Amino acid sequence: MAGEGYPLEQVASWPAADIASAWQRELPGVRTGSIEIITPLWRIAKVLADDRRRTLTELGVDPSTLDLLSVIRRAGPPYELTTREIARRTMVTAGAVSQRVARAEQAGLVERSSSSASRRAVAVRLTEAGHELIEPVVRQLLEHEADLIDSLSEDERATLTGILARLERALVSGGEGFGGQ
Amino acid sequence: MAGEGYPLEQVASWPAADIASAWQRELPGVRTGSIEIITPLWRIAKVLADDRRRTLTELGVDPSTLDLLSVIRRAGPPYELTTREIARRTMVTAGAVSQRVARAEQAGLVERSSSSASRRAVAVRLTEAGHELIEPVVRQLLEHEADLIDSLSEDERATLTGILARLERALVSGGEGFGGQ
DNA sequence: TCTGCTATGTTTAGGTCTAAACGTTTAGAT
DNA sequence: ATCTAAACGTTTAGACCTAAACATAGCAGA
Repeated sequence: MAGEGYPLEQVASWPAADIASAWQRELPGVRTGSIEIITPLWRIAKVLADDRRRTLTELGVDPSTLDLLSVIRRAGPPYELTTREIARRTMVTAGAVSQRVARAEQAGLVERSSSSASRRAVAVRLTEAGHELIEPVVRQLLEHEADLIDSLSEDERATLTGILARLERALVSGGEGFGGQ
Repeated sequence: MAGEGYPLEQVASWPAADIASAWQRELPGVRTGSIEIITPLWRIAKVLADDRRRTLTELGVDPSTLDLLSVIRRAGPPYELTTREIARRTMVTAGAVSQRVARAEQAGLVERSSSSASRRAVAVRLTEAGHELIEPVVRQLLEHEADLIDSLSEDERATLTGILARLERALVSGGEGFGGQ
């Protein structure tokens, strides 16, 4: 089922190169090189995000909840993280984390308890149901997304991985990923 | 001023490679290669989007409005596009376009008129104020974003441009960019 | 001990998006 | 001609996020 793949229905696009040369013509002398990187990067990010939303809908989760559960699960035993730490690692505001945790708690996937470290901190911990939900979802999601980027060759994937890592390091001092599975 | 650059304040990150190997350990045999592409890609997209929002705030526009104005401007004379066409090219729903146009119309940047082509279609056209706003904004934005990706070498930029274009074509049948300047 | 100051989590207000419902216009079929 | 289906734009309901205000808890220094 993960291998089936959606149509990824999208519409006719202008190549980013055309946009760049159009602006080059309108605003002579301006450096338009960023367009051919940033534009496709955003388009790809959006297409992948839309696809993930559809895939997760079929699996009965939403992207924000997956993001929350997986960052806790990835942290390893005892599978709990403070609100602040989750905010840092997922790159969303603490307020958003608070809301996400409230939703997931409502669904019985996580529990809040006072952290052992400090009293003002709140530990968010996976429940049994949370553990049982996330593993198969992540497995299927990873298989599906591996299929999606299979269109690139092995060499291209390796090159892309390297350049993206370099660009990310250059752009951010740090920055823990959101949606990092 | 475009060269100054923000701190791009971000927090400590786990490399995507670590996330991949963590899941590889938890779910042996699953293909985790997509993580090292999709995760940094989303992180970079978010950092760039946040940065653009800040830059545009200083210039007195918001990203959605820039997106709207620039897609019309790029279309060339007579600088008008139907709602549907804008939705296709910017990859947002027709409802969102309707709302964007309403805001921009309120600000005097665009005008609505019935399209010459068909009566049910609505043509959105740049006003004088819209024209005067967008040119300097795009110029400064492009200079700023060119600085941002300057950390990559000339070769890396060219390679990245090529692979991203290939990946985009593979993922979407078409798909006109949003935020495409 | 008291007094700021910082860190943490929550709540709220405001904004934008998507998805769906709706009414209208156009094109095609019979 | 009329009917049906599709396309278009708008509106609305619901979801989620950010930014800011808020309340509490710890910390550092006199």
